[in-house]
Amino acid sequence: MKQTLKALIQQAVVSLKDEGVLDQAVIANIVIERARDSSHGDFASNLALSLAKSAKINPLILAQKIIEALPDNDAVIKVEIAGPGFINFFIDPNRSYQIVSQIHQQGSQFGLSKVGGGKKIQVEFVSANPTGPLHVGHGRGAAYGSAVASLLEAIGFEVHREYYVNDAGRQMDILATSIWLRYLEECGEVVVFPNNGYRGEYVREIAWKLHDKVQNEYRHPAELVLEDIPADEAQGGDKEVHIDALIGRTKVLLGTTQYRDIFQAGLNAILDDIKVDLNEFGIDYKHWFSERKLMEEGAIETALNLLEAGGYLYKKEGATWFKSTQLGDDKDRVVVRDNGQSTYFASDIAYHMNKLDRGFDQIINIWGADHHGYIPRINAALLALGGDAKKLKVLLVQFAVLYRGDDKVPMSTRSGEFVTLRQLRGEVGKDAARFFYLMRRSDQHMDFDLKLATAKTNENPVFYVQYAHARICSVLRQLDEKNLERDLNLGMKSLKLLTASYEVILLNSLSRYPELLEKAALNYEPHQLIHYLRALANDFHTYYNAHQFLVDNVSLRNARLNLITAIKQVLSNGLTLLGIHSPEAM
RNA sequence: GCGUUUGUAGCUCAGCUGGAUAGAGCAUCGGCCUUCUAAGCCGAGGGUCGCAGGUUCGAGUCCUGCCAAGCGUACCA
Repeated sequence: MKQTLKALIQQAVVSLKDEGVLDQAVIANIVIERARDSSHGDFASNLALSLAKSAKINPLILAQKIIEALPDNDAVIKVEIAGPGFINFFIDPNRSYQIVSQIHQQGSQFGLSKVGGGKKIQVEFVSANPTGPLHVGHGRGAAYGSAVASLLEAIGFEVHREYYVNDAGRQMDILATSIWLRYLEECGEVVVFPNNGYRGEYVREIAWKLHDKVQNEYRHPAELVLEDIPADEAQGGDKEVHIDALIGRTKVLLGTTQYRDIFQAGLNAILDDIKVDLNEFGIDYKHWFSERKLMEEGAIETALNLLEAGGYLYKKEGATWFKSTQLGDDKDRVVVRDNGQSTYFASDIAYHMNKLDRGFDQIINIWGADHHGYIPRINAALLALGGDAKKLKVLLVQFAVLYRGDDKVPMSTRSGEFVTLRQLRGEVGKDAARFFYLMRRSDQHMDFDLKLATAKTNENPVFYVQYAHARICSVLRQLDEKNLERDLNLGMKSLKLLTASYEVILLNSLSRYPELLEKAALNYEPHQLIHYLRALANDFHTYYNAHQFLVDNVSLRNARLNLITAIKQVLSNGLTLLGIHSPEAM
């Protein structure tokens, strides 16, 4: 309908131009909006207002001229000028009934479109280091990333979901060393656990399993392990220097094979856990991209060589630096540390180069908001490598602060005490977790109230939408129990009987779904869909309380049944996209 | 300090990319179950859209300056 009106106005503008009333240009920005107030009709355009200045015509007069030039159309029954010069369109109510049969015909496909044109978009999200279980912060990224991916898919993009596994690099070495130290404790050695080590209970569990498997085979005396190791932070030293020395010692004492064994045991245990966790949260990745593989293929060297060839690298104080300041960054960045190890940033450059090489039309990274300072340097790297930096879009997700009622839930990664995604799912369930995560704009801080998410009362917004769906299912069950016939065709023929104000509102809400979906997807804003679903559920609940559906009048009954099953379909389509279940009964 | 994000009802947040009288949920108060699920519905109260300027037919939305908060500013990831 919007498109139709747009075309009509376009024609009007063209003819006004021919008459010399309007200058050239201007056609591009014709905006049709849904009227907020029904007294303003169904759709409105502010064209006359926006053109008035450049055309040097009073907006009211211009609006009148546009209306006069407007071609006839069956659907438009009235056009009005209102306020300072808005053009309001009133649509033939009979048109609005079409949406019901359209929804029934298209079913789960209703709302999907092809505006994406099959373009390939990669969405990379979560990508937490496999050094521990996912916590609630990752959960928000997971819910958001998967919702964005689903939305883009729904409007016709070819979406590639990817998790970048940091299975190489220093953090993994710290994990392997942490596991070994816990293993040594298990063997009976007394070691001081490093400040920078991974202290979580899961590290001990991996160490126990290792001990069960190899017994004391990997044991070395604690004195030997700690001999000449620089002091840790707690002893007045530098924790980074300390841990790096410990890693080195671990590698020397264990040798390549044994070290690799521990490293791999840790990686496998944690990555498997993450995979199961995300799968249970309703997320399926197409690709778990391994950083180590990237390194083994020499991609980092290749990337650094390219930067070198472009004159973007220099040496300072033993390290290799990238001149990112030349391309918009605040300061230059280290790519190879003075100890010869390449940085995370170097891997990331290689990874993003790889992404571009794979031919995606767009690349979306979903990052924690604390990484926002990282964006300029990645952009700089892409530019330096001659890539199309515009293809990269970074979406930021703010942290969620957990509350239980009024009390803030303490979270501290350092001590290993944090609420995991798995605990959250266990406490509030997948549906509530996803709904709450998606309820707010992703780039806003959010308070996540565990008590509210678990509440089975009207305080809880999750159930509100699901309840609408379940209620409709219940009506259909009642139909059966009362031995009433359902006649779909009769219902469709009788849709004109749906003239109650609540019914008109619902028809309008339903027809908004496809355009809302498109907008939510293109703006990467799943919360818009949540808000829509809440509003639709609200419209339905109001209708439910105001009117009986299973009435004696067969035509009216079937018309209403067709309307509410259309609502059920849209609720279900929307919830499914967000990875939330649509219950038949509650 | 610099960069960046944010500031809307008592609380948590929307606000359709500059439109018409600023909206929800929760909380508070008052109504609605012998009829399809009351996890629901209806109604009421509650606002200097951080402050001050500016841009224009029109500003919560755009620009500038203050004030306040979060994040970033590593040879960590």
